[in-house]
Formats: sequence, structure tokens, C-alpha cells
Amino acid sequence: MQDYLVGLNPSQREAVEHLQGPLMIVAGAGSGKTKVLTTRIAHLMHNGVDAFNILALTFTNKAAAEMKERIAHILGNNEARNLYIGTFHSVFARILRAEAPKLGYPASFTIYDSDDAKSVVKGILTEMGLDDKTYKPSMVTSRISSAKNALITAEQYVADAGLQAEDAQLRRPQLGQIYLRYTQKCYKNGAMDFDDLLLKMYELLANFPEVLHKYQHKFQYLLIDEYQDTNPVQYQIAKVLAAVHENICVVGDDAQSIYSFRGATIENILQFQTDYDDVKVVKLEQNYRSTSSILNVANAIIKINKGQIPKNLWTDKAEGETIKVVRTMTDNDEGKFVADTIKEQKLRNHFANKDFAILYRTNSQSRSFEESLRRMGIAYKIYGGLSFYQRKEIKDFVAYLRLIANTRDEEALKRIINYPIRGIGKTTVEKLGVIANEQNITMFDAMQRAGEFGFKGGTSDLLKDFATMVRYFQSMLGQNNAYDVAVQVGKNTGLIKELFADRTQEGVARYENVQELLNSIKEWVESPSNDDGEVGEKTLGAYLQQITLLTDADKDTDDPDVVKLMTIHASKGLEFPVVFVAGLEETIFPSGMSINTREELEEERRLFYVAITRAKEKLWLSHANARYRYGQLVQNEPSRFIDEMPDTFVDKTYAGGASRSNTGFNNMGSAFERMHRGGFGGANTPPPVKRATEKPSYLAAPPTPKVVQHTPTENFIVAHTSDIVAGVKVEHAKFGFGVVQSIEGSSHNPVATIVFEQNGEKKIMLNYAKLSIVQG
DNA sequence: GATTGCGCGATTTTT
DNA sequence: TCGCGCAATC
Repeated sequence: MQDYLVGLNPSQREAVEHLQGPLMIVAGAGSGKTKVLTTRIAHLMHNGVDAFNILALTFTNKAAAEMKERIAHILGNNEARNLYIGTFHSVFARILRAEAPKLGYPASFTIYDSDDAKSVVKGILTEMGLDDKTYKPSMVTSRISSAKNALITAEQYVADAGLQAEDAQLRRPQLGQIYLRYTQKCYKNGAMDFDDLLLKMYELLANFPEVLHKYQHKFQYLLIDEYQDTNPVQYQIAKVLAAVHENICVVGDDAQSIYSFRGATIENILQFQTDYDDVKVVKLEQNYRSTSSILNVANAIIKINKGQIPKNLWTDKAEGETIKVVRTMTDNDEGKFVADTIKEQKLRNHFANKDFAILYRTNSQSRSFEESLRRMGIAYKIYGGLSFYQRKEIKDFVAYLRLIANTRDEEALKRIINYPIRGIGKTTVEKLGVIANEQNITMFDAMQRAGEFGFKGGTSDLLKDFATMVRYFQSMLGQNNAYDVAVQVGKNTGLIKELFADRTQEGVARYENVQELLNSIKEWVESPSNDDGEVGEKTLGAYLQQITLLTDADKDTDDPDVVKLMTIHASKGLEFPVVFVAGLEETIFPSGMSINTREELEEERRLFYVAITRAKEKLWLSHANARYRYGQLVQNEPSRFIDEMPDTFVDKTYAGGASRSNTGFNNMGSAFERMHRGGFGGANTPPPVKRATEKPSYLAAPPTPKVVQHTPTENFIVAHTSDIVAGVKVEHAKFGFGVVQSIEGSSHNPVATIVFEQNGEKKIMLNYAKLSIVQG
């Protein structure tokens, strides 16, 4: 037996050794999925399959890099570099670069990120004279994105009666037209957005039989990771690519499908077995990650969902500690509690910072944890948020490079035409845009020929000078590499000088960021291969396409000793010894936006499942009685997910259970004490740093009044938000009868102050609360 | 053409 | 509350 087969359990081995024909690996959380995938690829190669004939697709660069590294390790030679392993987007971008002329795109086509896409939409709205409140760019781009993911082209969109009727109903009849123009504009700009990388790849395969044939025969073995997160385009591409050899291996876990809002369809994995004949199904059900307590709770949660691939995830690990549910007074207290507990766990159990993760539903929840961790002097890092390449100074610099690589890129041009200031104002840019449209030329061409279009002499010269400079950089590309050109750009435009001149703290940071960008270009130019193993081809276009597809998560190769803060979405695929899942409150988790249909709620529950299964040893779940949302202190009920957890393995005694069964919110103090008596917090709890004389404020917080439980009356009808106005008598499902005092907050998110007969004054967010108007 | 100030809106986001 | 985008201003 091969060395690499030793140490696989029977199912893992079955999956690895199944070489020919369709294979579906249902891989539960922590069941050794990556190990199986990488070993299987090594095994394929060991059995004579050429690395050049294997394609493995992932969703993140990080996952791809990890696979590649592990395969190289198993093989112990350089063969792995010939494998095609990468994200859907990066692999397709590479293929599209090679085939671009067939589609009328330049090989150095620009990839538009979501900011670029929004900016294009804004331009179209202005052109069409549409209002950006009705057609919010974020809504429009996400709608266009959904259409593309569902393989609906702009032409099909405008021709589809159903979609047109729907848009008319929703008072956005022009959406199809915007989509159409957006598509045209991207084409004219020589640009593809993220979704186009998939859609154009599909069109390439669908419309060019010789191309299809070429890749069908090149990629004889296809592996797809996280299959439950694929969308219809990805599904179709995989299907046509695999059509000849049918050596397709998909790996996924329907229980961890959490990206439906990005177009993922869980049906892809649920129906894989009907897509091919003789599908071999292997289930990886042994979990190597978590204690049995954690796993049992996770299993109990996911069982509540309907329609899953049946599986029984088990572990031979010890029971471990119970899962603790903690209730705090406010979100700030929640932060303090977590920071305190981390400090204490480090002392008691010798954990390092990097053993902890704090997971939350929304990025905005990170604030209270940041504050408390900082106060405690605990190093932390927030994952997600603005990525390096989204910073303004980086985008500006990169825009020069984009324009040099592709002068059709109008978004890049508009970004830098007057940066640094060179006297080309808004009016001039608008005029250029109009001319470009009328003459059907690019804005760049219009600039070069400024003299012909009636610009004033001075303006005309400015435009031509700018174009000449860009042309000069382009000419440099012949003899110089991307790095040399970038350095020249920094010098000639005066960008570097200008950034250097700003000696404020932020200014220095911006300068350093640009230096870092230059370094990374240098590094890229000098490294033998790209991330997906691509050798050679160190063109500027290739560089730019690559960085656009890079995210923050990809470059944290170093493993500093910090507590990690991230959304649950971002935590998928990761594991930590100690996990805190915060904000387990109704309207937060599950999100108030996702409780209207069973499907939405089930996805929230899968998200909760993902959160729980990140933990190896210890797991805390916390929720706050009240938290600041949009500047207002708002009360939230404990999440329904707390109730859904079985009492065995979960210690909820001091938490939601009590308050929900109506013993009141003010048992928090004793709860906290009990928690610290309970053997894991204990006597050794260190006093909070620098605040030894103070009690932890989550104990000192003022008690909240008891809720007098109210049973809704029979004629309880949920009223429309707009009917709730000051003076109206209302009934709340939980707080009983009361009178509306006033309405505050934005029109989109009104907050009512209501004085209840039994429970006093409360602030209620009308979008979430169920209120009935009391007649008479 | 840059600065300042008001008003409005506010999930999750592998690429 | 916080951050953004636009409009008014110099």
C-alpha cells in the first residue's frame, strides 16, 4: 500500500481510490475533506494520470494554495505545479485571457470588482436620467449578478415577460435596460466583472465547439470543492467540461451551504446523483475536530432542517466541556465578558491568543470586542472588512496600471484623469464621455484626438499630454517588466512625491501601502509561477487580473498570535480550539432579514451549524439583553437557536432559558456568579486589568425591569408599520398593551417609543416587532 | 476644484 | 451611532 493511503479511514480511502467515473463525497464538518481531495489527486497521479489533465476548482485562493501545498508534500516532487488548481474565477480568467479575442475582448481585459461595477451602474443611471434611490446601484448590481449567475443574459432578461412584469410590479421597469447597457459598457471598456468570468467562460464553451473540445480533453479529471456553494453557471460549466470523460468528483456538505444570497443553489449537490449514471457516493462521517458535546449539539441543530442528505456525523473524541450560554446586559458587556474569559482561559489553560476566535453574524458587531480586547491588552485581528486592494491609494495607483494595460478601461481612466490634479475638471470629463458615446470611440481615443472635438486649447493640451504619458508607459512595457513600469508611473505622475509629502499618520500609512504594492509587484514579477501554478506570462494584464481576484483572507500566511474576529461566513473551513459565537439574539442571529421564509431560516440555521462546528474544545455562545443598534439601545429576545439546542451538553441555566420562562432579566448577576462558581471560571478569575476597584460593569449594569408575560389576544393582527403612529394604542405579543409615544429613527427603520401598561417604556424597532392596533 | 456639513441609510459577501 | 454621498460654499 502507498504511504499516503495509511492513516485514511475506510470511507476516506474509498473516496481516494475511486478514480474513474462520477463521485460525490459528502464531507461533514471536520471530516478530513481536504486530506481526501489532496490524497485523491496524488493517487490519480500515482496511477498514471498526467498532472496536466487534472483540474481542481475551489472557492478561495487560500483553499487552492493549501491543496497545492499538501499535494506537493505528498508527492515529494515538482509535478504538482503542473496541476490546474485554483478558484473558479482565477482558472477561468486565465483561460479567458488565452481565448479573449474569440469573444472580442483584449487579452489584458480588466476585471471589474464590485466597486467598479457599481460605478458603471451609476454612470448609466446618469445617462438614462434615472434616480439612484429607486435604482440603488447596490440593488442593481446584485440583481444583474443574480441574473448572470442564473445564466440569464441581458437580452434574455429584457425579453422575459415574467421578469419584466416583476420589475414593473416593483417599480423598477428600467432594470432590464440598465442591465443591457451595463453589458454593453463593460464590453466597450474591455472589462469583465466577477460574474462574467463565469458567464463568458460558459459562453466560450457553448459557442465554440473547438474550444469546448480542447478543454474537455485537457481536463480529463475534474474536482470541485464546496460543491454545495456552486451556482447555476458553475454547475453548467462543470457539466459540459465533464461531459466526455465523466470523471467528475464533487465534495461538499449540504449542511454548510450558506451562500444562497450569492446565487448558490443547494440543489446542485442534492441532485448530483441524478446528473450522471452510476454516481458513487461516499460519506465522510467521522469528525476529527470537535469534542462530542460540541458535535452532538451541532447534529441536533442541523437535524431541525428539512430535506438534507442523510448523514450521521460522529466522533470518538471525549465528551469534553459543556457548551456555555451566557447572557449579558448589553453588547458592551458581551465584549467585556469575552475579553475577560479569554484572559482567564489563557491563564488557566495555557491557551495562546491564536487559539481563540470570536464569530458574529454581522461585521458591525466587532466593535464591542475590539474595544474590550484593546482595553485588556489582548492582541487581535479582524478578518474581513476593507481589503488591501480596496484602499483608495491602492485603487488609484492600480488604476494607472489598468489604463496602461487596457486603454478601453473607462472606470480606470475616470479615476485618475485628474489625480494628481492636472486641471482636467468634471465638465471636461463629462464632455469626453459624451463624445466617446457619440463617436463610438473610447474616452482614451477621444482624449488623444482632443483637438478635433472643440476643447479649448489649454484643455486640449492637458488631455493630449495625459494620453501621451499613458502611451509612454505602454511603450515601456516592451522592454521593461511590470515592476519597472509601476515605479516609473509613481515617479512620472508625481504620485509618490505627493503621497510622501503628506506627513500625517494616515498619509504615512498611505505612502507605505503604495510601497507595499510596489513590493508585491516586484515579488510577483520575480516569482517563477502565479498562484494557480501558471508559469511565465508575467504581463501587466496578468498581474492586474490576479490581484483583483485576491482577497484579504488569502494573504495571511503568517500566523501571528492574535485572537481572530470574523463573521461566521468568513470562518467557514477554519477551526479553533476555543470559539465564541456572539450576538445570539432574534433579529441578529437569525437575522431579521432572513426569517420570512423557511428557506431563509434554514440557511441561518446552517450558518449556526457552521459556527458551532468551528470549535474544537470549548464553545461559548453569548447574547445581550440589549444592544446599541443605529444609536439606539434596543432589546432583543434570545435567539430561537438557543432553545433549539438540547439541554444535555449545553449549560443554559443562567441564560435565555431563565429569562424566557419569565423569571426576569435581572438574574444576570447571579448567573454570572454561578458561571464563575461552575468550575471553569472559578476562583482564579483575574480581576479586569486596571479596573481592580471596579466590579465588571456587566455586573454593575442597572437591572432591567421584569417582563410581565403577556399572551396575545385572539384578534391579534399584525399591523402595517406605517399605521403605527404616536397616540395609537397597540398590543405587543410579549409586552402586552401600550400606547405609542413617538416614532423616531429613519423612515426605513422606524423605532417607536411605547409605554406599556405592564412593562413600562420600551423602544421597539417596528421592522421587527409584531404589533397589533387595539381598536377603541 | 476643494472643503465642509447635513441627511440618510444601515445583512451575510469565497470572487 | 457611524460613514457615505451630495450640495452649498469659498
